[in-house]
Amino acid sequence: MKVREITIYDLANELKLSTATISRALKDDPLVSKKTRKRIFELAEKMGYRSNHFARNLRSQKTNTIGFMVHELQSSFINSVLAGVEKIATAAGYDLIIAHSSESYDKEVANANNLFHKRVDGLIASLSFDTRKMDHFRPFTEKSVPVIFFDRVERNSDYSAVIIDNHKSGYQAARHLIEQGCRRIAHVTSSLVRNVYAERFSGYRSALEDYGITYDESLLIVNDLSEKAGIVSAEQILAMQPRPDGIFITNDFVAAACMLTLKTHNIRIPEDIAVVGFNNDAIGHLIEPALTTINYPGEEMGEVAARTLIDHLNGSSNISNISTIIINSGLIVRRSSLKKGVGR
Amino acid sequence: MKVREITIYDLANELKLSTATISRALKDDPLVSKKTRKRIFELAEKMGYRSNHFARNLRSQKTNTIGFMVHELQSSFINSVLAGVEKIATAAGYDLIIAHSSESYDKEVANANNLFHKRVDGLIASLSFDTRKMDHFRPFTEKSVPVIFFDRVERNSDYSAVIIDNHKSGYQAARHLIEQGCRRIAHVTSSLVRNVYAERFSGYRSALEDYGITYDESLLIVNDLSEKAGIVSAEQILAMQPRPDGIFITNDFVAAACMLTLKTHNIRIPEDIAVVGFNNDAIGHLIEPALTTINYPGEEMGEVAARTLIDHLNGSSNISNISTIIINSGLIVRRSSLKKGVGR
DNA sequence: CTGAAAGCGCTAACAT
DNA sequence: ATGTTAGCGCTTTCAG
Repeated sequence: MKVREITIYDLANELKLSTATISRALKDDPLVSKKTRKRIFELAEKMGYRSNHFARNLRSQKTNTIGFMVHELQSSFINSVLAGVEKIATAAGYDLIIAHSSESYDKEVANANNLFHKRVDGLIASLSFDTRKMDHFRPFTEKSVPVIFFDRVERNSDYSAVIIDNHKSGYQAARHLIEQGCRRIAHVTSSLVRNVYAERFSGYRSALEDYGITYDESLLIVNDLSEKAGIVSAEQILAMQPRPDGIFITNDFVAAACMLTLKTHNIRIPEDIAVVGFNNDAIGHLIEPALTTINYPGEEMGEVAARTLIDHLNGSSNISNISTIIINSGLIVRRSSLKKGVGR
Repeated sequence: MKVREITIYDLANELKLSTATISRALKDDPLVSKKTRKRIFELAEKMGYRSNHFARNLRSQKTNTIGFMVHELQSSFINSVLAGVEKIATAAGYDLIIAHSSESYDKEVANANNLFHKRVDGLIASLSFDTRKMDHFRPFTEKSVPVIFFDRVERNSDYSAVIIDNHKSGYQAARHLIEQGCRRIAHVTSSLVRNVYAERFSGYRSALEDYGITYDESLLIVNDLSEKAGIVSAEQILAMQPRPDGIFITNDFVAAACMLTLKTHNIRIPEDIAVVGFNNDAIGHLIEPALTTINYPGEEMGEVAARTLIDHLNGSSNISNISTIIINSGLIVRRSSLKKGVGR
């Protein structure tokens, strides 16, 4: 059924050359004369030659593959990171194997093992909600397979990471609300075990403290990042006595669901309750009022992570010198938080 | 730097067995006695053996890889398809190589070549906007590599396809608007070269015809699927004389942007203009009014496409018997279109 | 049930 | 500038 593939032997025979020359020419090795190279390429094209990656990889012990391991694929943030990674990786001739854990630690471990067995040359990963142990990444380090984390990382580890300053971002979000006159600021977030949420939370607390507002634990809502979470949070907030006058939600999508629920209960945003989200998802400026948020440049993060990893694989830099790369983030003010002044 | 890998030779030496036996045992070949197999597995585990996929693939001429080729990755529809494909593929032990063309025909051709050279065992693809020629898929068919299309397909080809009934969906959308009392229904869509948009358009026209409404070409707006397209379309619609009383937009995201723009111009939705979108993106019920739309079950489509492909690769079914699989879709009525009656 | 041995297609040292 | 040659690690006949 399948037609036999053309190999470099066929090309060599046809041109009365050795396979070595063919192999070199195909890699643009300057050792081969321009003329022979041209002949080889022409014949390869004519005969429909396609190189065998498996033979090549088997020989060269490189897979030219990067693993991309995340907690969720259906997230606009993760997708922009993926787009960035894919762009850089493809340009550099690397394939991607994508694995997602659906926020399950066990699946994350299984995925890590799988990618390890598939011998990815490097790994780009973001941890699931409650990953604490990092043992499943040990095999990589033991075999000197570089690993770089982004977004959700384990701060007390030796792995390289690409992140934003979550503490600062949380601080900015809360400070902005305070400056708008909010005094009872609820915080809707996810598992505080995870660095990103923990740090945004601590930024929020720092801001409160700096402005002389006592932290009130009853204003903290921890949930997952589903649409339902947004709705439930809104209901919880509506039930609070006295009612908050501001909310800092660590996810735009959740914020959108939350806002909608509040509005159906006749809460005016931002007049009654001001809202700040996180991520700068497209949804933020399609809802009303437009959502103030923290810009979280996923695509850039992906590009930086991929570039760093590939530079390491090339040998043009060494990842073990790099602890953390912090990408710029920042507050984007829109109408959902503007109790004072005007905005779009 | 890298530690040498354990191979089946190491296992064979250690256990005084041949590599053949090791190889068989590792594949659960019943020819190997339970006892030897157990010893082999234990040692493999103990020594940290991991199989070399390249050697295996080189030998067995199978890559266990499926190509996934799409026009865009940053789309919630495509992502749900991907999620479905990934689920099935992973479960069946296949890797995915993902390539996207950013709606460029040239890039699509390049990606097809690349995936072909990487020797994917099969291909799942959705075409870019203006792909007409299908020559870049010929190499696959020539080598009997199965290809299955979804969503954007070329109807006049022999390739298998997983789609929804776009004509019917377009008809339903338009009919619903008509039933709500709309008489001037604008249609915002994308390149009519592409089957999906062409068929939704023809469905829209059929509905108009069936209800005795003359088709008015000036109500047709063709654009890309960007946020900007939504805004521009809204402006065009506002400029129309007389103004439309309904819009059928073939994409929820574009619809959201369009609605927002209309609203800033004090158009009431649905009272002044009723709106129906397409895709059932999450954004649809987070905006106000909630968007009536066509449910387009991406995840299921991905699952069906992947399963069909893998069944073919297994030999448990033959893809060349399958022309088209049509997945159920249907109208979801929300408030954006309800001129009469009540909805959420 | 197990073993011997050939070879998948390519690369890279070494040789010329 | 080109050729020779020895494997990379595995699977799979064929032979016991």
